[in-house]
Amino acid sequence: MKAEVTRTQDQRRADTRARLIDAASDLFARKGFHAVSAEAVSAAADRTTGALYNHFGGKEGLLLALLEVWKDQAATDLLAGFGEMTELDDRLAAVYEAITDGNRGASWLLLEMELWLHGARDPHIGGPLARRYAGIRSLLADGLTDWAELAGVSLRRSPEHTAVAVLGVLIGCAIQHRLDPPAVESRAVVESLRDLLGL
Amino acid sequence: MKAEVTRTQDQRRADTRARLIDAASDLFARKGFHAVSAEAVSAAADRTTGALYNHFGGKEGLLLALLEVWKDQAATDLLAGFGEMTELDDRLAAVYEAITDGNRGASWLLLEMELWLHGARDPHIGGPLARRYAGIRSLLADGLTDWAELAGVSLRRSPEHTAVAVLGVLIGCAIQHRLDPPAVESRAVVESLRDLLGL
DNA sequence: GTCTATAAAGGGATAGAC
DNA sequence: GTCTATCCCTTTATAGAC
Repeated sequence: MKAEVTRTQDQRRADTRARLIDAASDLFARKGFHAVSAEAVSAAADRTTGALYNHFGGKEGLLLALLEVWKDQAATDLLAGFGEMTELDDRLAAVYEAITDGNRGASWLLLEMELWLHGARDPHIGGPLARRYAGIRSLLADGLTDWAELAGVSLRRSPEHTAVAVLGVLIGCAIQHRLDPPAVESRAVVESLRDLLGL
Repeated sequence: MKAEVTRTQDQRRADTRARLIDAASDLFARKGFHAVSAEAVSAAADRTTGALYNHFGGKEGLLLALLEVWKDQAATDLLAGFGEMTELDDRLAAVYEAITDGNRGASWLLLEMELWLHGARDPHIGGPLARRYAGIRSLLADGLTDWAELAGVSLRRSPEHTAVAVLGVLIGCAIQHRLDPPAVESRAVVESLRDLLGL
């Protein structure tokens, strides 16, 4: 009996936690951390501020928890498209479009930059965030190494340096794209990425 | 007499305006727009909120005015190093270091991203900001065209597309650099930029 | 564990004095 | 034109009920 009750309570708790983090992702991305009140997040999650404070101790704690979830999830999300295609151009285009296309990509980029801005100002956020970027680059470097071997191509620089540049182009072009979509053609971005790989 | 009095008043007014914008640049970059109160900006400028409201109508107006100043100034600032060097590597390195090095570069990047985030959410900011980026790219494209002609090199893509990619790498690498400096070596960035130019 | 109610603080904006 | 004083609203955080 006790085990069952406990499990149910745990589930409820986990559900509330997930709801709050989910609502926070959405609102922080759309309006920004400081522009969103703890109450607004709670309401969007169909809970109250009491629950938020019980779980995270405050808005700041919620942001930190959000980052931890984001850290594990989004890195693989971003690179999911990379493994699914066969042609290199398709792979590169898939990754770029994951950042720029539709609502999903748009809010991804917004939340990414929102977190970056907080990380750049506050080491508590910056530390985990830096590890997150290192993780993405590591996955990317591995993917590039595998690809280079299979394709019989040698990278122009170390996989790590190449990953920095590739990620840089992706982020930097997505940033420009968001303000002025026609100015940043997808094809041009893919061609630039090819340059970095030495093709 | 009247002319002199008017000029003095105009000077006072211009001085207050400049002080407020200056203080706002600094504080918005360091702490973020929403985290800074109108009173904090006024105090840092040795003025009061009354003056701020008289000049800009509010905090939002101050942000907009800041963007207009930023728009004209920072674009040329950024590319100033580009024209001063003779070697291409030095030129590229100078531009990258202008974004990453020291306090000046650090706060440049922070304010840039702060403005971008507002621009991505609010068309009132996004419009002018998009024009600002277009202006930077245009200057960059011209510089690259001139350079290619002088150096007897032909760019791999149109100057416009090349400028998008170059600016993308610069911003994208600077973003990574800020969180984790050792992970983004200046030399690797310069070499990546060379790739994009077709060298 | 979550909600309701509320205390305490801070911020944006304005009116009127100078 | 700028400052002082102040109003009103929003927000954070907590205390106690269920």
